[in-house]
Amino acid sequence: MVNSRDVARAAGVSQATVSRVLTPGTPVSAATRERVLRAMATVGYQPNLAAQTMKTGRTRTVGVVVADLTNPFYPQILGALGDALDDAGYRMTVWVADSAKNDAALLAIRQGSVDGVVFTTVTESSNELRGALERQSPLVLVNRTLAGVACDQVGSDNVGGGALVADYLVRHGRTNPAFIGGPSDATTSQGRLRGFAERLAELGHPLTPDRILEGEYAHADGFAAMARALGMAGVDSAFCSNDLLAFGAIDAARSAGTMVPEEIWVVGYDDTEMASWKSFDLSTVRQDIAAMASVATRMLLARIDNPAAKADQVVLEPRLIVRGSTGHQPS
Amino acid sequence: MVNSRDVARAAGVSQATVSRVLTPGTPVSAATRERVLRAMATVGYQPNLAAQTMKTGRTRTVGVVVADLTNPFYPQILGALGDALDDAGYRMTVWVADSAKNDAALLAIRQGSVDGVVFTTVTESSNELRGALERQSPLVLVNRTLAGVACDQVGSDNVGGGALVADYLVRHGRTNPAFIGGPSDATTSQGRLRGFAERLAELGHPLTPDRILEGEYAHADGFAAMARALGMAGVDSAFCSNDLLAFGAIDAARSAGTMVPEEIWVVGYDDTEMASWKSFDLSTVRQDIAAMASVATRMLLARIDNPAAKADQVVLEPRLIVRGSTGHQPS
DNA sequence: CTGAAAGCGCTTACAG
DNA sequence: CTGAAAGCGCTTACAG
Repeated sequence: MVNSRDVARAAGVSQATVSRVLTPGTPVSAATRERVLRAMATVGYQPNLAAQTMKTGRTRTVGVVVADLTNPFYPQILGALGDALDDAGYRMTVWVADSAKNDAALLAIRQGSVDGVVFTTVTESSNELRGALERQSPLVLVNRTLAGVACDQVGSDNVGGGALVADYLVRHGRTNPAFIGGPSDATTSQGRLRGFAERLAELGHPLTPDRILEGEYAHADGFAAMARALGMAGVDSAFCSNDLLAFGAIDAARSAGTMVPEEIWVVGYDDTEMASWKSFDLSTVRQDIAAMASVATRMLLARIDNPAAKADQVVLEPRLIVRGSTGHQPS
Repeated sequence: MVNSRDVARAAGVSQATVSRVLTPGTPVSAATRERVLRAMATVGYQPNLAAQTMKTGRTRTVGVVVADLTNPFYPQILGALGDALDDAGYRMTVWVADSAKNDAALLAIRQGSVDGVVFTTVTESSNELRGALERQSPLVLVNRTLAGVACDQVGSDNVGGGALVADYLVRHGRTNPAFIGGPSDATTSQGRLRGFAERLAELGHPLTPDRILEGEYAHADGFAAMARALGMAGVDSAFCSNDLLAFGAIDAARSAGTMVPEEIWVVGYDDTEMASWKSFDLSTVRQDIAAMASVATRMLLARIDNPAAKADQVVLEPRLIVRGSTGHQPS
């Protein structure tokens, strides 16, 4: 591998001068710069990142932990984060989570292999997380957030989003909905359920416990839950706490010969790209995934520059998108 | 940040001894090891990766370039690669490709920020790729492969897969298929088309050029292509060169009120998880994604250890999976 | 088995 | 503006 000393020799300057040419804000004469750049090109020089990292303490790499990539929400947020980080000149190290990966990412900060981490999938405040925050490790929580934890976070108003759906269903006479939720430890699913149930109660149509169907955030769970819901008397609609569950729910209705939306309405959450596919044509609560990613990236890079700053929390407003799974009825 | 010198001080040994405790195969007395490990734990030591990288020349990080994450094939292969790399103790840096990212990954090898790269999405032999191969940069091509390029590759027999579909359709009297393909520069789509067309010709039902419909690898393109195919007289089936196109094609048929499979059969390629969802119930050619990922990982790690070894090429055999989109007719 | 020392390839005060 | 030198935190011959 060719190093800065080789370039220096080729250009007839000191190794330090080669380094200066690459460091903005250091003084180099135009003639020298020219000579060095030419030498770099002819010998095919690329600065060694590990060496730069040792001196500067910065890797210009950020870690991202995503859950299950079969949920289309995660590929989308991953793509958006990748774009935002790329624009900022950062690389992205990805952990595809089976639970244990959050800690692997935290460890990577301590090893200095990433400058900070974006978590999309935190379910609770672990000891490791608390320790990392005490150490002022740069990290930000996206999507799943943790109330009362002093940490940069960007989420959406899940409670408000759930309430939106309750309002909408009741306004259209769908007063007997089921809730099809994800894991009860997912803060997203919790919030959506709470907003939904509270608003239903306010509107005089409380959600009875038997109509709360929780499982994992997977297609099969949405399918199974809907199959059960269809067996309950009078259920006229289903609010699913993410799109993936809703796809499963629609599939279950279709398998059972139950018409969507004529016999049952289905509403999802996320507005992933697939929601607008004709096969699903899913009414859903939109989260602005690109905005989440760019806000998170901005937060994290700011925190890397200033680890002691006060934690910032951003809540994005969700919006109901009406499609065929609720008969295109205006919101 | 606490370093090995701090640990040495706490344990009353030299810094070199601390390092030896972490390096398998170096001699340390049990007592010393014990003392050092305890000191590490109390001071909370984690070895600095950049420093290790400088000495060893290894980052224990591998780059992966994926295309468009809205194609469910890529999240799946990314997840499988992540698992395989994790098992091998490697981190994974991801580039989500818009074309330019292949070169970014190649550059990362030269900068020493990754030990090697997995490309899932190469379309042709670029100058950069050729240069990287001359430099013996460790890289492996997965999924899209390049005939005649001396480079580790793992693909599937796309020509054979296309032929499988031709055999199957003709055997069931579907002798007038359309081909709905991805970008003509994708080696996957090329191979599948070639195998399909050649076998159709052999069977006496040549594929006329007007029934070859190519676009990008996106849902919307599958949709548009199927819409056109439905306007052609006598088309009784569609072979889509990946599942995503097939989902779009099924959606288009559904929108047009054309029954799948009664009026038109649809076959995809990949066997992504979604293919088995009830909404699609898609007959498709299975690629063993997990096998591709683990073979690719094994190849890449071997190449990192021995950059001068002869290039290896693995071709996995595809298999037709029959589902409802072809009426569950046995293959 | 253990320590002292060199060196990986950079960045950045410190002189001049 | 430029060079000589120190040092980031490790690994690994080289002695003992």
